[in-house]
Amino acid sequence: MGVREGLLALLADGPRHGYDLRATFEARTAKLWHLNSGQVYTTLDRLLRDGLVEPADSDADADVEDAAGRRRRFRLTAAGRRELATWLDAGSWAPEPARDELLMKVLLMAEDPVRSAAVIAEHRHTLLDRLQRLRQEQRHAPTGGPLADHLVTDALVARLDADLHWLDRCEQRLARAASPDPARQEHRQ
Amino acid sequence: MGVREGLLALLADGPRHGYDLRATFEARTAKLWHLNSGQVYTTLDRLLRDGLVEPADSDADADVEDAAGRRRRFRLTAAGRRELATWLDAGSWAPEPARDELLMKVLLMAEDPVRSAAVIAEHRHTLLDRLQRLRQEQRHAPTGGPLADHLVTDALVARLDADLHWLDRCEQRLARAASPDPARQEHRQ
DNA sequence: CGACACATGTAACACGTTACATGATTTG
DNA sequence: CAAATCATGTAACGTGTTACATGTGTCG
Repeated sequence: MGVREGLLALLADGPRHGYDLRATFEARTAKLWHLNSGQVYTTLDRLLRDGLVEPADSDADADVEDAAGRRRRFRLTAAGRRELATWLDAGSWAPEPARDELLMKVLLMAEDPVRSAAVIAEHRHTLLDRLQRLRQEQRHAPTGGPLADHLVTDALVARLDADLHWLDRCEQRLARAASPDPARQEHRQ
Repeated sequence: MGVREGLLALLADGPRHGYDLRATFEARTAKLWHLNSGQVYTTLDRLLRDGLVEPADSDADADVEDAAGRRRRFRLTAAGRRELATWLDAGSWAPEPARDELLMKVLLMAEDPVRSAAVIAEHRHTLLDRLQRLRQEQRHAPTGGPLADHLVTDALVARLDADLHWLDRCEQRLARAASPDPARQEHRQ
């Protein structure tokens, strides 16, 4: 995904202007994704160029006239709404969890037992560390806090947990690959 | 990460040329990441520009002279080696599992109960589907197959599993947020 | 007034991606 | 020879990211 999709998603609630979009974006994502203000406007330009949004000139609302300042508000077009819907569904057939850092590191180092073992050990250590800290947060966080925070924490915990389990499996697989079978241990290039 | 880091990682094993790098890259990553040939060379240029690699003019090896063709081989520089090491360690303090598609979709739609519920349902369905297919692959795959394939499958299964559990928690949280407490159900903006 | 939040924007650069062009070498 | 494979490259486009510039309205 990208800023593009993010802005489309926010605009689904109704017309907004750039400054507002930025603030809302960071609030919704619990600041996991830091948006530079400039990027909002360049992205809005691109969306405008592609006909996914259109300027929402103060229509029905009367009070907007005065207080408007220099705000440029945008709304989704039909095409934009379609694009958003497509994206929301897309996870369905998306075949690419590829760019995962940890996976790539281990894969790329898989031929080198020393380095791969180091990567695994390193990451297990720090992932465990983070997991513990997150679990503490999870316990001490106010139940009534921002929903986004809870969702993010949950997601991170789930991911960390999965990654740690995967690291264990990796170690097994790599160890078995290094000495595949006591039987045919001979010819190795 | 990027192609940049990927190439650095492969070059750690010794000098290689572009065509070779591309093939090795796809082999190591079990084709999860499809590399266009052109990209290899542009990226190599950038690495060269940044002093992370240098041309490996056929040195000691004698046989290279004849068979060389037009191959341009590269090797890591000291700086390149440092960069690689840094990247391999980096997961340690990397604070950004941010760009996760699923997480972002749910977060961005969190205010809209209907849409968020739809996203969750949709994804649960398709993730479950993929998980089953992967588990089948996992069972029927030859034990002696390419290591990369096993590692990738493991990773995907772990991730899918984690995501599914997370979706369950999401649903709970969102439901609770929609009707927070039978007691104070009054003022809602 | 001066500081601060609000609000919009531009320029420059890096990177990923695709499509296409160009030769050399091998092999049927 | 013709076709496939090996091997390198360029051009164009979209996008992400940062740094910086600019102006307005408000409030102590």
